[in-house]
Amino acid sequence: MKAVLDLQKQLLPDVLDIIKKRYQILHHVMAYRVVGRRTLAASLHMTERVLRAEVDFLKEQGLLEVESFGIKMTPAGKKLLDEMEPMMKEMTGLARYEEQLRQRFGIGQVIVVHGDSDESSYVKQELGRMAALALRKSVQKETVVAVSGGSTIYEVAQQLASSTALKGSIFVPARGGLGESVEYQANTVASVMAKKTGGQHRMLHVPDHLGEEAYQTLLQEPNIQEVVQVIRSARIVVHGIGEAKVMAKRRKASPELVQALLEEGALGEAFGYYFDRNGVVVNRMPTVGLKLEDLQNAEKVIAVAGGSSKGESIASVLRYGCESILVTDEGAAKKILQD
Amino acid sequence: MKAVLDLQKQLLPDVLDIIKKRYQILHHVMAYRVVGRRTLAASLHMTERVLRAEVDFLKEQGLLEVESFGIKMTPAGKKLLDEMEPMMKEMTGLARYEEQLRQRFGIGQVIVVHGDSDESSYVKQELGRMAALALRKSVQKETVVAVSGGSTIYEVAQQLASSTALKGSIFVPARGGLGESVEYQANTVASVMAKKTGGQHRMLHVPDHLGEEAYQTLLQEPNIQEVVQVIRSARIVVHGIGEAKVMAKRRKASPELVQALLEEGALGEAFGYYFDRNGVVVNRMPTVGLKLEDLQNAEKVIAVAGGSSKGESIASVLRYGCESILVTDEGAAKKILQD
DNA sequence: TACACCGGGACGTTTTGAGTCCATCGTAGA
DNA sequence: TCTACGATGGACTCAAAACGTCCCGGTGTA
Repeated sequence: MKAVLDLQKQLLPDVLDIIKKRYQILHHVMAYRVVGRRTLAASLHMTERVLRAEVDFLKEQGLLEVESFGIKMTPAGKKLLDEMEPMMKEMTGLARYEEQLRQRFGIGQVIVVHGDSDESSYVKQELGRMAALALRKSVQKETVVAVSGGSTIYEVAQQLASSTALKGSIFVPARGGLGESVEYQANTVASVMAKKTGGQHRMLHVPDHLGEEAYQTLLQEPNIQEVVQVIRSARIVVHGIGEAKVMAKRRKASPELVQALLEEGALGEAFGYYFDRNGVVVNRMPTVGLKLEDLQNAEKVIAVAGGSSKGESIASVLRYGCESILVTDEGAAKKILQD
Repeated sequence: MKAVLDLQKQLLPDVLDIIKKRYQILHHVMAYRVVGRRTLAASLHMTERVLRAEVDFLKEQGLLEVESFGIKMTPAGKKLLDEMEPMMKEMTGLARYEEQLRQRFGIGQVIVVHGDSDESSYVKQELGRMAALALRKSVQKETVVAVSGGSTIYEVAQQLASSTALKGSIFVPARGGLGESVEYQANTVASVMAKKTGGQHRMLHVPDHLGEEAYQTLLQEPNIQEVVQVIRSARIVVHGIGEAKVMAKRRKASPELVQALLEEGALGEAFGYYFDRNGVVVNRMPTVGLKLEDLQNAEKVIAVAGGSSKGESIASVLRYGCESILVTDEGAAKKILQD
């Protein structure tokens, strides 16, 4: 059943919304037994007119009966309602996760896709696809988009396609070298995005593991400074979320640093900042680029991360509370919400 | 899967059409590999504009790619197409039956519902529901509707609901007493329909098994004549189809008559007329009301009958060739088409 | 008997959908 | 290298559907 619904959602995305709406109408009528049009409209938060159109339709379908004293169910309607229940559970399952996440962390929009990135690579693709869609909808003409690195965001880049609005965008890495492998570096991701969309991109070349002195010298470079300025003016930020321990090790942090991170309770990581379970920043990678306070000025901050193993990490970053849009998967959503 | 689709069809009837259309677009693009908008529109019998809207949508969904040299598939689109195939077979199965029946017998509209009336009484309800819908759509203000008897048409009456157009209608039995049980008599059906819709009805009281003399006397009765005149002016005729042998026996025909019918090759029966396998009328019940030639003047003739056991009978009546709309079920459709 | 609430009809406004035409761009072929 | 063709994408117009809103006649109930 899930397969059918997923396929349909691709070819007719609002099928779910319409069916849900009509199901709710039937459900309410069932609860009231007999109810007037206006009462029903108020209780469903609809205007009278649209409810009326829906009721007329359901009457045509023989599911509702409309008499002079009100609206009530037909036997066929009752039967349909019974048969729909398992399907609706299935259909609204993800919607419920989305709503709960939205409420708990105060995020503007949450998108949850089926499955678990830990278990199937297809889910990560889907994650990328939905994030790419969200990005496309967020972007306006000539927007600066700052992106982090990581395999998930790389997948977002892969799923991007050109669109009129995106063509004028400028893609930049959110922060300088964070010790990722080349393929998943923020620089690479930004350039792939620019290529896929027909937009522009700027690179930020900051080698890893630089001595303090060389580092300060580099910062004085005019073209570095210029790029950093562009980055910090980003109106849209797209970033992944990593597990603090995994990220620290991958970046070849010293054992002392890893130890320190763990003692500080670091759980999640996003563009070089480490967060603890309360969403407090406990550490950060020594590099240049987007600063945490710049997020306040950004129009939209889009987090993309999935997989049940990342649940706690995602939650820690969400608690910091700067996200506008979260794209995640069922596995992570379950994990996040069960604590 | 079938269950999900059936439920959806009740809450969103044109979901099938839209999905089919979009699937076809993908399919064509796949076949062409790369194709221009106009070429594609012509090949799909669409106007350029609507195709364009669809292509834009499919592009947004990441299923098609639009470049300056034409339209082509994305990997995601190919994948979707593969996964859709079994679903489309399922979805278009009934549609194919409908089309084949339409072609073979030259009927204006054919509706085939899932299942087999012989096996499940639910299918007969569904048959009634679809026929009621077709009737509602056919009727205009103050239409005379002539109906036959039988359990199927009785079900149609049960499924009717009031609508503005139907309120002005006049329901009449197509022909006088045909020896059905009271519940399923045409008179009863007409009165139920009138009650359900808020319309009017006229009765035609002609007792069964009347002697020739009494019969002729009855015909002279002014009010009988008046009702007959109304009947013969019917603009819409709704009738069932029976198996000749079964009907003859149910009506307590003499063994000689049954024998004669069989020898004449009677297969199907509709409102008192018996048809052989070539659609030729071989016999008729001795009563008054609608005559066969009146069907020519009727605007719409709606036949409702299902069940694989009735397949041959239905085919024999269809061959006579007076139907505008046929409502049947999967079981009967298969049987009819396999000969 | 009076009142409150019901469905249905009507009307003006707004939004969406569809038909048509044209500008621009890229590619292929001469 | 230039030209011509066919591609997309944008713009404009008109029609139709959707919607918000108000009112009317009827009906059940207090």
